[in-house]
Amino acid sequence: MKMQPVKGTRDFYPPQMAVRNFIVDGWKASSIRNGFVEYDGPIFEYLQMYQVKSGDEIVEQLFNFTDRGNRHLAIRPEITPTLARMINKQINALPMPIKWFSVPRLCRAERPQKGRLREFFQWNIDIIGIEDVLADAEVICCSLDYLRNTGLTSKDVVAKISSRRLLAALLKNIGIAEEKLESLYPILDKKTKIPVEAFVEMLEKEIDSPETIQAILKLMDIHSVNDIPDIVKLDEKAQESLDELKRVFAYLEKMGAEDWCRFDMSIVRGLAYYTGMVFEIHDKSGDLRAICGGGRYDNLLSDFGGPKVTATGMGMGDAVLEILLREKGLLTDDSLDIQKLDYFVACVDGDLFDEAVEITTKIRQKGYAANFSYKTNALKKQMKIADSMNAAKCIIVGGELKESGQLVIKDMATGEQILVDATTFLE
RNA sequence: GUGGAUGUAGCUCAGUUGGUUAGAGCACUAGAUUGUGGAUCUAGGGGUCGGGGGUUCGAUUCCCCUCAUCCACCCCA
Repeated sequence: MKMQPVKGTRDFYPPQMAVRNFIVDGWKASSIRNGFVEYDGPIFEYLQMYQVKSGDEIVEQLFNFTDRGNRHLAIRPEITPTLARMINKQINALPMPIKWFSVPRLCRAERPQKGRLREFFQWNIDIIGIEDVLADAEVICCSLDYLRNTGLTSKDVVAKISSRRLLAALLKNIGIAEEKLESLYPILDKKTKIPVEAFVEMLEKEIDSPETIQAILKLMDIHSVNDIPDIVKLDEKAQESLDELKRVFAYLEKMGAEDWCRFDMSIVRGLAYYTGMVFEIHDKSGDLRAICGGGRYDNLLSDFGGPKVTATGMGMGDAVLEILLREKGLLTDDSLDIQKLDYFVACVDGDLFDEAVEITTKIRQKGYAANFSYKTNALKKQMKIADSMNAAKCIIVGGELKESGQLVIKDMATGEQILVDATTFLE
C-alpha cells in the first residue's frame, strides 16, 4: 500500500532539516541576545482552551479529537493560550517581568497555499508584567534584530505599527458604539487587502450612517501619527493613546530601529484580544503575507482565570520567512552544510578494517565527529565519501600502520598530509 | 466551502497530429593500468506516463470520473 504524506505537511529530509535548523537556530540566538529564556508546552491541550477567546469558527480550523477518557482535545494552533495557562499556574512564584520565547510546532486545518501550511513552526516571544510601551518596542526590535541578522535590510521589510487602543478611542470619537468595535476590527483589518468599494460595502452592513463611514475612510487613510489631530478631534482617552503610541516610536528610535518602522492605521489584526500596540512585519514588495505579527494583550491572562497581568508579544512563522529569505538570496540550498565531520577514516587494506573501526571509535570517544566507510574500496572512492560528508580531515589506515604504527592525516581543505604515531594520536 | 492550473524516473522537465523496446539533465551505483576528494568521460539501475472507466485494432496522447498537488478566494490566532 502506497502511503501519502498528509496534506499541508512537510517531510524534512536532511537538506530541508538543515534549512529548518538554520531558521530555528537564528530565532533562538536572537531571543537569547535579547534576554529571553525558552519554554515549551504540550502539543495538545483541551479544545476548550482555544474556544475561550475565539468563536466556534476557529474550532473548524483546529485538529481536534477525543481521547479514550472522552476528553475533547486539540493540537495547538498557537502557543499563547498555553503560555497564559502556564504563567497563571505559577504566577506567584515567577519573578517579574517574564521574558520567554518558544519555537512551537503548530497545526491549523486551513487550506494550504503559498506561505501557509497545516503544520509549521512559529517563533514566539512574550514579555509579561511590563505595562510600559518599552516592552512593546522591545518585542518589535527583537523581531527586527532577527531579520537584520539574516541579512535583510530596512529596504526589504517594514514593521507596520498601530494601536488598538488609539483606534478604539478614535472610532468612539466619530460615534461608534463600544460594542460595535469588536465586529468592526476584522473589517478594518481588510482595508488594504480589498478594493475600496468592497470595503465600504462591508462597512455599510455594520454602520447605517454614511457620514460615519466617510469618517472611517478618512481615519483609515492617515499615514502619520502627527496628522491624527488634524483629522479627528481627540478626547482625553484618544490623546493618551496617541501619546503612548508616540512613545513606542520614541523607544524604537532609541533602539536604532526607526528606519524599519512606520505608523500604519490599517494594521488592526483580526484577533479580538489585542488591547494596545499592534504590529506586523511585511516584505516591502507586499507580495507575501505578513512575516510576523503581534501586539499587546493585557486581558488574556485574566481571561484564562488568572490575575490581571499585562503582556505583549509576537509570533513569526517559518513558511513565509523561508520564501522571503530565498527570494532575497539569503538562503540557498547549497549554502547550508547537511553534515560536518572532524574526521573520516579511510581504510585501504582489508586486513586493517577492524583496526579502522577501532580507530574511529576512539576518535568518537574523544568527542570528535567521525565516520568510516563500510567497505574497504578504492581510496579515491573513500576520499570522495569523506568530501561529501564535509570531513575536515581524512585519516588513512593502510601500509603505514602495518609497517610503523603510523596514520596518515590529510587536511581536506589544504590537501596537506602528515604522518602521526597512531597510539599517541589516539591517547 | 468556491474558482483556476498541473500530475511522465528520486528531483526539474521534454515528448506523442493516437502507432514498435517513453527520453534528457541533475541525483544514485559501478568503472576509466587496483594509495588520494571537489572535475571530466563511459556504463548501469530506476517509470503499471497519478488512479479507475470509456472510445479505438491500438491510449502516456482523445473523453468522463476520481485522487493528489500548486495558485487565488474564504479564513488567517
